[in-house]
Amino acid sequence: MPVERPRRRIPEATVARLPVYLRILIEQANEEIESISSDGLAELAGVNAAKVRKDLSYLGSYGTRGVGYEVAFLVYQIRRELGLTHDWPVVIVGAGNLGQALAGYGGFGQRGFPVAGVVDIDPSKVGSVIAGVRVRHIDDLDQIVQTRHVNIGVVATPPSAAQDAADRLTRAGVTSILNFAPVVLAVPNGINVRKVDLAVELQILSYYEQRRMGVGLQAIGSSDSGRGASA
Amino acid sequence: MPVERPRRRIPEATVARLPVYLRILIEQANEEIESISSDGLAELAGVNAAKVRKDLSYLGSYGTRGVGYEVAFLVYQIRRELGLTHDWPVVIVGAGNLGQALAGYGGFGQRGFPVAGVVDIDPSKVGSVIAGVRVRHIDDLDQIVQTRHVNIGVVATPPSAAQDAADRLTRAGVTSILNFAPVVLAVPNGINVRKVDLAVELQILSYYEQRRMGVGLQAIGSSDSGRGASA
DNA sequence: CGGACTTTGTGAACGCGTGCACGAATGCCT
DNA sequence: AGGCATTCGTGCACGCGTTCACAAAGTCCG
Repeated sequence: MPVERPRRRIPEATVARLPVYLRILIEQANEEIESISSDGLAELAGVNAAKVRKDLSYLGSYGTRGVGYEVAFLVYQIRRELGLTHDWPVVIVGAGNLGQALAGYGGFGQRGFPVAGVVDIDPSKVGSVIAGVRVRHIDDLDQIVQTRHVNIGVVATPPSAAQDAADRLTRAGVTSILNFAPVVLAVPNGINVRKVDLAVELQILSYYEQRRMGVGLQAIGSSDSGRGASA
Repeated sequence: MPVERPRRRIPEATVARLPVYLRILIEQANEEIESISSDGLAELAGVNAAKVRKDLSYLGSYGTRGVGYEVAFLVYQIRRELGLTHDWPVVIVGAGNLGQALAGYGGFGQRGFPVAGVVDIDPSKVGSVIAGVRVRHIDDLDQIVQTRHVNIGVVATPPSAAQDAADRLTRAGVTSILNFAPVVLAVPNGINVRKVDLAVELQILSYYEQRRMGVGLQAIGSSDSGRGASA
């Protein structure tokens, strides 16, 4: 029998919102606020209150009717569900513009994702130090992944090198990849890939901008296409 | 009557995939490939062939049965639909780690989103040059937005400054915002906000990693949760 | 101690997106 | 010219996620 029971499966959409709740709850905790209602949390997260309740219900029934949720306890539960009770070291492939920015972005380590290493294939980049981390050659990837028990890899290479980076990562034993290169990665079954494509995001915005023009200024975002708070 | 008829509304999920198709099609065009089937495009995009056909059908019936789609023509149509027939200059707020990386990331300008300006509130950063763009003070935001006809703003500030940045952007007349700060922005109706939160992405990966452990190595990504190619 | 009020938890309806399956259209080969 | 193979376009059913609405459960106050 499992040490921690698996609970019911949590919908992907909910999993994507839990980190947002978590961040807000931590902020609330820092301001000495001890309890919060689904309504309050919904407002801060820019979503519907019913959605908040349903999302949280997947974790279990941890609210108190008539009162709300105890902030600290909820923080603990979400952390546990997201697997944030311990750190997840990440390795960054690509020490270019983006790789450097990611390594230097303090938010990673603070939030439980310390940078276990930065690697690059270009020997001229190897050895330089970025935000306290020395850049190593990509051939050291296996060693870094194994000694530091890395499960998560970040692809921050140029597009042409992204697939090779992903191949090396999976071969080294990484099972989750965060891909910043504008490329569709082919990976073996069981490997989890998430994509962050800046150009795609801008092009989506472009679509709605263009539409706004063409059709004559009717409010497009007024129906709140699922993102952003309403005030 | 509108110069370009609005067509039917395109589902958000489709809008998010069109940029991916576009990138792939451009690559194909560069390799002198003149036509492509929905199956071929689907494989390269890592999605279902039926989905490709349905997505493209929102643009109109531009395929030839028994043959496929003419790559160049499809590129043109998607570009038009996404509003990429002309450039969309963007202004970046925040010249820190991330702001610099974004400004230096060539992919922006190449894909039709030239950096019209980078601004920061910190006088000590003003005047420095990043990737050929001089950092200006945030008080110049209005002037940049107006003279360069900027519709899209990028928030690359620390969390505490993000809401202020968004306020200034909307006040200056920007109607779309790409937000990199881990904050839920409150914006007026009609303003389109898209969020890119690195920590959230990692936490989502963490969830599935943790699950993988707890439940005993049953293949989690095997059902292909909608991302990544199947090889 | 009881009644009014607040807020959670969830069943049920709805809507959207996905994927299947098949008719329609086109090209190719004999 | 006719038949066959290929591929698009789309109606339809299914499943997931969102939202509503309300009973259950708890608090607060007189």
